[in-house]
Amino acid sequence: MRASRFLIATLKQTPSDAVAVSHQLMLRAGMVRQLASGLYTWLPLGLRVLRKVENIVREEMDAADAQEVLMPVVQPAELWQESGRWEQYGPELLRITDRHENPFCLGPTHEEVITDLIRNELKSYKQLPANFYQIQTKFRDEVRPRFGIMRSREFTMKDAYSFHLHQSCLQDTYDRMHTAYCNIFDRIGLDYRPVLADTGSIGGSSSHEFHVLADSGEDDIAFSSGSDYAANVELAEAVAPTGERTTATQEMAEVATPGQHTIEDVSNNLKIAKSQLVKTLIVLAPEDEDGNQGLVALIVRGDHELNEVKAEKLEQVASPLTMAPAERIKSELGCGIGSLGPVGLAIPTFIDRSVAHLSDFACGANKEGYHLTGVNWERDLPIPTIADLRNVVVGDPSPCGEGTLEIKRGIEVGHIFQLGTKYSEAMRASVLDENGKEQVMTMGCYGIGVSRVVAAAIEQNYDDNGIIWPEAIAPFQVAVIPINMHKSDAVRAKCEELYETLVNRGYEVLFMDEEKARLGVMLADTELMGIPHRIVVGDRGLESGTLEFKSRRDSEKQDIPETELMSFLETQIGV
RNA sequence: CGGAGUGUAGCGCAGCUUGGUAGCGCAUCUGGUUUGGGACCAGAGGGUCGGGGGUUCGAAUCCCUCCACUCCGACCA
Repeated sequence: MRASRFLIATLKQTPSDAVAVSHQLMLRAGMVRQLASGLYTWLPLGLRVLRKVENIVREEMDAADAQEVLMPVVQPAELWQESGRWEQYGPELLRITDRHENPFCLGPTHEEVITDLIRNELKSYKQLPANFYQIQTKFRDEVRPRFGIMRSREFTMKDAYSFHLHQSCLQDTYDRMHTAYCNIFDRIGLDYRPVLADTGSIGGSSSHEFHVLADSGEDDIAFSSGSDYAANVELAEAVAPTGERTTATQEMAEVATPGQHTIEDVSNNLKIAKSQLVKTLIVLAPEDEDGNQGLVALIVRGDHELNEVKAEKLEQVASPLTMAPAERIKSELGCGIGSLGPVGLAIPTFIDRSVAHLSDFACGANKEGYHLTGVNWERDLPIPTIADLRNVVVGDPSPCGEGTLEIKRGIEVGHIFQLGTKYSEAMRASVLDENGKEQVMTMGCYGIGVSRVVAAAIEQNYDDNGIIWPEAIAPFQVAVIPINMHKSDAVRAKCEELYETLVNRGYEVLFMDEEKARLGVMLADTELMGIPHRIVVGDRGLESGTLEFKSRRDSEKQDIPETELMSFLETQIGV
């Protein structure tokens, strides 16, 4: 590609409304432009990258025996009513009406459409398993689009749906998809981790998210230092402390703690470590037959945080998790939130495993302005129900039994999970089995945020000068940069020859052929755009028969004899 | 949806307090001089000052209202 024929839309200044690195660099490099909140146009440069990601995804999906289809973005409400999601889905589902006043929506996902298709097309168990995928635009009317391409409203996703007669068959396909996803992210060249994820309300036996590691990620991922174990912090199990609880040495005593309502205050004033304090959180129970919600106490150690996902899974706790209003706590428990504790608390109570292991601990006295010290389970109060309630922290033992946990930030770029029969049952998607009996199929579903992968790749690979593309998804492999081409016929001739040779050899080349373009500008632009390799052609080098080569990741440039250039490039780039 | 903020040339911004007919840098175009890391000189084009309404002789500026966008939070496969 000649730069004179290609839209190079680089910006020197960073647009003021871009915060995320990938957003800034995608705008500055001329990859995308914003049309409206959460809506982006892909410019030629950006589209080349997007297509590369798509192609890798497509090749690996095909290799895993998935079949490509393409479903409409606009979907009839009817199907969503059939699955029950027309009511379940909130305003994130953009609903529209056509000229005949018929309701439709813009598809945020395609379970309904694929299930409708498959129930009509598949009739026999002999056609199973089957796995269909598409690379298609999705629309989710996000409450708050942000970080540019990372969380936009319209985005490109690869979604696949598999159909099976038995769980074991689903598991096989699930495992194949897991492998395919690893192949995809390996090929793209990202530092990623498959992590155990929350299966959410859909249920199913297992679910993995694929996270690209980057400080700007929105999720916390816990890893074991001793094995491959990785899990979303939402899900990572906080294992019970080992060993016996130490025996009590203190008598329970009430101490005045006027005005001290936080763990911080109480710890400082009583000179007690936060890990010897407990915090008592009051949440709402699920509604009873009369629609009333009781109170439930959840207790974690002072240095720990409540894990909301774990708490919601308790059947005695309302989902979504709702903290009890301060007035109710005051009137029903007799004190403010800063003075609560488990001793004499007359509501259902759950304590974290690490709390159960404490002895001689301190807590609120359920009396305004007082705390208790030297509290011990079974002596001063019966031990409540023990549960895993907290977020894991760095240094916790890994649930896999080996090593300790580290925590890093991740960007979710893929998610695979086993749907079971949620859709196939609601929409009656079945086939005949060996006995001629109708069987509802069980389903799996597998997504990759294709456009998000592009942004995530940047979040993980950039420097002060711009993007540093992984080789496999770079918009171009090599930039050819002439110096004073308009003045030097030798430079012009060499560049033209080089360009032609490289293209013929199958390289993707960006030839910076703009007349009179300044060297500094061309170098800065190609660096900003993240082109992995560049060859600078100048009279000086040509006189000694060399060309200057530099890779985007290298700090040093090197002069390569013209005659050796092609073999040199093969070792550097391949092709 | 709660809180905060911003809308003035393609991008980044000043002007607004104290009303007087719109400016700076970058980018663009023309000419010239330059050219091994984002050049210089001279000139030019480009604006319903987010929209509507009001106050006023006069509104980018003051008032009302609507809209868009961004940030923090809540929410989210």
